Parts: sequence; structure tokens; C-alpha cells
Amino acid sequence: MSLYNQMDRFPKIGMVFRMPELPEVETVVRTLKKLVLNKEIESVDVYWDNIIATPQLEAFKQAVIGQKIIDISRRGKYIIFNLTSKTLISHLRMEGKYFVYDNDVKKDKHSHVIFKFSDNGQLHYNDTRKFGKMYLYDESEALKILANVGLEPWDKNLKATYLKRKAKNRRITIKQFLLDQSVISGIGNIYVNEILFLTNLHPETIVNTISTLKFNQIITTTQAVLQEAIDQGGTTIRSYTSSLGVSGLFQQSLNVHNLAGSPCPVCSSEIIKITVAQRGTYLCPSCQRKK
DNA sequence: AGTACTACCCGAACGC
DNA sequence: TGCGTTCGGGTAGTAC
Repeated sequence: MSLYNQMDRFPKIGMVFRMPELPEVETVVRTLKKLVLNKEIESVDVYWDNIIATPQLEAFKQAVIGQKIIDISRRGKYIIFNLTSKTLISHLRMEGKYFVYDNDVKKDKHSHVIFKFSDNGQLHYNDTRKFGKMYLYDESEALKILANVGLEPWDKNLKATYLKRKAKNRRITIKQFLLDQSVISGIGNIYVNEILFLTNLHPETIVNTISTLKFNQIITTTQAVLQEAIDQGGTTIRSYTSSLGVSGLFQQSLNVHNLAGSPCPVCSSEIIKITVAQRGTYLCPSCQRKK
């Protein structure tokens, strides 16, 4: 399949992330920092109440008005907006995305929260599936909640011994374990499939049977896979920052995800799709044998 | 405590 | 301009 055809699978409006995991969220954060830092929120319009998880809608609106965006960062898959005296946390879930505009525009059908800035610019939260959530906290409260998120993939405390301890006495599969955001934060369904392929692990391997050596391999592979994706996002983002501020994952760089029926890039066996914990799971049955 | 299941959503894909 | 059904996926909540 040509590159052109692959690009064509993305939605019509620019290149937009589907299933944003850590690298995509990181790219969104970097882009937003370029576009909306230091802007003051003059008003906010909410078109789908359930996006606002906390506090109650009216309290959320009242608290956010007049706040300035001081900093934007990321923790796992959470986007953190440090406002003047509040912390706005945003999770994109499946298809959440942000559009930035210089002027007033007619909103897209799927834009559900619109922040209007004092300089007439706007930040639109757009989410086809309406799965995403926003949380507004006092700073101390936000820190408390974020402390419960698992280790970042590059945290110096992320070691095989840590994973061994977390896996002890647990009977879940390695796939479920790596998707557990309280262990490592940021891995989603696409990259977990890739990480397990690159480490030659069957996704249904029971996690407490995994060796220290293998956990070390998982850590280095996770870091490499996520870093590569961030780097790709970083290279594609430049041409889009002026318009929508979004970018796409280059799916042609994936080895197994969404590639059932294709040959394994290592051994040419046919990649299969199975279901693990109700998630679509792609693997090479030859490279990833069940132990 | 750990595990499993479900709700939340709706566009795409599929079956007829 | 076909219509009805099924699927998927991250996290929170619930049940055991």
C-alpha cells in the first residue's frame, strides 16, 4: 500500500490522531504550548456536559473564566493546563483533539467545549465519540490525583525490580499489565501490541511468570517505541501548527497492529488477531509463542 | 486485593 | 440517499 493511500485513511480535516497514546498526547502538548500559552480565557461554551467530569458545569465555567494558561504539560495520557490559580486536566480518551483558531469560527459538529480567549483566539475541544473528560482542580488537589498515575516510561524508578514487585501474585496477562496506567502510564492498545511483538512475548503470558531479564527488555523497548513515535510526531507537526495544530501517527511504521493477514516483518508468518481482555490484539504466532 | 464486566459514545464496517 | 446490527476502545465504576 502506498504512503498516499495510508494517509487517506485519516479524517478529512488535516491529520488527526486516533487513539492518542503517550506520544500523540506529547505532540499535542508541544503544539498547544506554541499556540495558546499565556492566553487568557474570557469565556467557555460547553455543548456536551458529560465532557466536564468535575466540578459541576456551572462551577467549572465560573472557575475557568479569567484564568490565564501559564503552562501546559503531560502526565501519562493526561494533558495538564496550569492556569493562574487552577489546574485543568484533559484526557482525550479515544478521539479527543484540540483545534486552535485565531478568530471566531463556526464550530464543527463534534466540538464540545470552546474556550474563547481575550485576544479573540479560540481553543476547541473536539471529540467524535464524546469519550474525553476534563477535570478542574485546585493545584494541590491536582498534584494529589496525578501522584496516583503510574511511572512515566523514562522515570529513573522504572526498573525490572519495580515491575517484578507490581506483578507479584498477579494472574493477569502481560498485555493487561502494560495497559494498567497505575503501573506504567502512557501505553495504549496500539503500542502494547508493538512492544509485545518486539520483545517476543505472547500477549497472554501470565505476568508473574516473566523474568527480570524480560522486564528489562520490556522497559528498553517501551522507551524506544514511544520515543520513536514522539520523534515522528515532532517531525510531522511543523507543517500543521499554523492551522489545526494536530498531527498523525505514521501507521506504516507499525509491525503488527491492525495488520492481521499480513506477513510478519521478521519471519513472514501470517499476523493474527485475537481478543485479550476485550481488546483487539495482533501478534505473530511464530515470533510470540506461548510459553 | 485482585479480577472481570459494563457503561459511556457513535462512525465505520458489515450483513442482507 | 438502504437499513439495521455489530464493533471498538480508555477509564471509571460496580460486583464478586
